[in-house]
Amino acid sequence: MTALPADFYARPVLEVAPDLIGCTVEHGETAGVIVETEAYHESEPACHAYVGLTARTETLFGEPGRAYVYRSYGIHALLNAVCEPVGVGAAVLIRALAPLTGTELMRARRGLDGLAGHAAAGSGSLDRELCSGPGKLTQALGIELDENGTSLASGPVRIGARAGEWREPQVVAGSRIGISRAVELRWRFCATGDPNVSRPRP
DNA sequence: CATGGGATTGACT
DNA sequence: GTCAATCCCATGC
Repeated sequence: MTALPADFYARPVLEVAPDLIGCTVEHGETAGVIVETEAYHESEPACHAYVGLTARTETLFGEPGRAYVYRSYGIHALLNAVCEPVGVGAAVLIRALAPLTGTELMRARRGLDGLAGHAAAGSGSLDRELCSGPGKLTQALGIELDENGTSLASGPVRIGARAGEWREPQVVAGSRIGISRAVELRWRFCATGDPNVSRPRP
């Protein structure tokens, strides 16, 4: 896998977010293709960086091309790619993946291994429960809070360029999910028709 | 120092 | 459709 260089992320977050659709996320023995992202920028109130530089947002304002991982609702770890130059708080939330490798391990981490007995007809439909949400994919890949701030080019979590069938994905924009402010911005990007995109589908 | 609110998910009515 | 689980940290006293 060819990891994306830091300058890929040192651009406007609204360019990076759709460009990440079709790229590959890899962590240990598990990997998947990004099929859904959302952009966040310090200029709008849904972004954590809106409040300015704090202990929580330090990573967001730091070097582009690093992972911003935080805990949501006390339960889930959410994975973001930090964008734009140092000093600008912006990131792309990785919301869903198409599972690529290590699906057995993903099933085990997600607590779905017991259902594999449905096998023949069911394995394909089970796969779409593995990474079809921002909290689900970090659980499936085993990404934890201590990976906050690590490099997406050379760290434990790596993002690679588009390849093969994902060279020219069709991308559709929609409204971001699960936020209460700046809901009018259509800063959510999904691979058209992919079954791993979380609900509601645009 | 106490409080409240999430960039969610899964279970239940 | 509703609702609780559960932790980090920003904010306010």
